[in-house]
Amino acid sequence: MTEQLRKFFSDGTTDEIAKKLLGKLLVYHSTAGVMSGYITETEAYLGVKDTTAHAFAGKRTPSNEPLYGVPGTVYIYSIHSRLCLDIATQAKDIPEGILIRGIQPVQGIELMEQNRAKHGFDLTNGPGKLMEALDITDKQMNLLEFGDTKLDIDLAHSKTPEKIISTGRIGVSTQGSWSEKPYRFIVAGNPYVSKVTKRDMNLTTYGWK
DNA sequence: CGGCGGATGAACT
DNA sequence: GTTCATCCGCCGA
Repeated sequence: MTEQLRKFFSDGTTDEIAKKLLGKLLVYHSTAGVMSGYITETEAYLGVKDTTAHAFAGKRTPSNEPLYGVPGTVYIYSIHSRLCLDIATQAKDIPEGILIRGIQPVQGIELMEQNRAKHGFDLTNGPGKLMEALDITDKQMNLLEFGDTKLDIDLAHSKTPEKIISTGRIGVSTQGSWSEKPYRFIVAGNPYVSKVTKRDMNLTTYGWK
């Protein structure tokens, strides 16, 4: 991984990094071709003190080991028979991370439509959905770093959100105050975001400047 | 178009 | 056996 990327994933707090990640280009070099999309929705998980995080209270197992890796480590995990994509943030052994929950397709849209057998905003407006669209079906890239595997974050080709909205995180246990903390970040008006209503979509600008 | 419940499988206890 | 950082389709308005 480049020095610039490593710095990106360790400068500032994890919730700040999650916000900065909106609009950056996620790139996947699959054997079938290149697919990419602008990141539209993220969630920050703040490690050992965060009751909703996989590494809460220092929990460490083979599955969540990538969270303990260097900034920019790929963390793929399965949940309800789906896969989700995380990026480890902060220095090695600090188990914080960011879940990528939505992307707006840029390259390889036809490939994604084949992989998902869906089209339109349903293609990539959820963490499990975007993994199916990219056709990532196993955890082989775990512990590798963005830029050193088929996955990359392109900081140069990015868009700037007009407005960022923060909400509570989706699908986490409703017990405890951490579930209500505003650590989910979305590009306001972008249609490739989970649980967004048609009324809230801005189909002219998609929420970018 | 929003709310709700069932499917589903890996990982941990 | 239980627990999920999910998705989809059905149903009612």
